[in-house]
Amino acid sequence: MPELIEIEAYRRLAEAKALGRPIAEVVAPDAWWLKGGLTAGALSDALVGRVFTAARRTGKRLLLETSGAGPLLGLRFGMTGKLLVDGTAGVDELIYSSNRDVGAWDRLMVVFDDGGDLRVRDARRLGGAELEPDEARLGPDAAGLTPAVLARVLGTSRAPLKARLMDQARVSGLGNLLVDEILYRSGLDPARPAGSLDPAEVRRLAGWIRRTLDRLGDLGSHAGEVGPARRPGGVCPRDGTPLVRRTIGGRTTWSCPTHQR
DNA sequence: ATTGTGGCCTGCCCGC
DNA sequence: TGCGGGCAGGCCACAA
Repeated sequence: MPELIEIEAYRRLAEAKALGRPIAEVVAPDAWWLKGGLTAGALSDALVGRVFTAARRTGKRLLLETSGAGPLLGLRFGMTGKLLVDGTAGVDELIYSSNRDVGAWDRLMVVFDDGGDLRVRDARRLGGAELEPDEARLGPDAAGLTPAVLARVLGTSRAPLKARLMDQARVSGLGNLLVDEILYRSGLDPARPAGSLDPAEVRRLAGWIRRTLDRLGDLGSHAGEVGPARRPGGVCPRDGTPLVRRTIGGRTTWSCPTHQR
């Protein structure tokens, strides 16, 4: 599923291939996919004749700026959404998502004057598009999170550490698989109260967030150490302990009871 | 405010 | 071979 890492790949794709191309037409056949009262007609009126001028990202949201004082276009990809420009996908494979080439799953298509297009293909319709998204609703991006900022994110919260890290209003970009991987590497129990970490543990966690994002940046969220072991009968690749499966923060959570404390 | 829960979307996989 | 049920997780509405 797309997390920060995949959305960053989408951002780079959009930046490399979708900027500066005059928009001729917008096709948005699924009204449900348009958020915040947006309609296909309004979206078309807002974009046609303009060009995308910049591709930014906060957490899992992709932001496309438009020319001529045009609106900001915000795209969310849910867990099965893919970005394609001129038919080229931003990532090769998406775990939990079909990689079939089904045009009916295209929820948004921005057609350029030159005949190419930018489109979002989202089988499960969990993503969406909106104009002028509220940028203050998302916490600081997980990429570049310093120990000091992480300490503020965790605060004195008694919520499970994992739930706090997945709370997009506190820190944005981390999803279920990525958090399991980060906590596995950090040797921290996902069920620990978020505020119970001592300063050394906060520094350690911040370091593993950075290193995990760097390391998986070219491989994808699913390419972690613990990823392949997230299944019944899976054992810890590090010490061989059977992994424990729990629901934490409303999400299926796999962790090692031996080295995650 | 904080924390937890349930529902939504629908393709896919497993077992019968 | 077809079918039904469970599962996946990001996000939101809602409750205590």
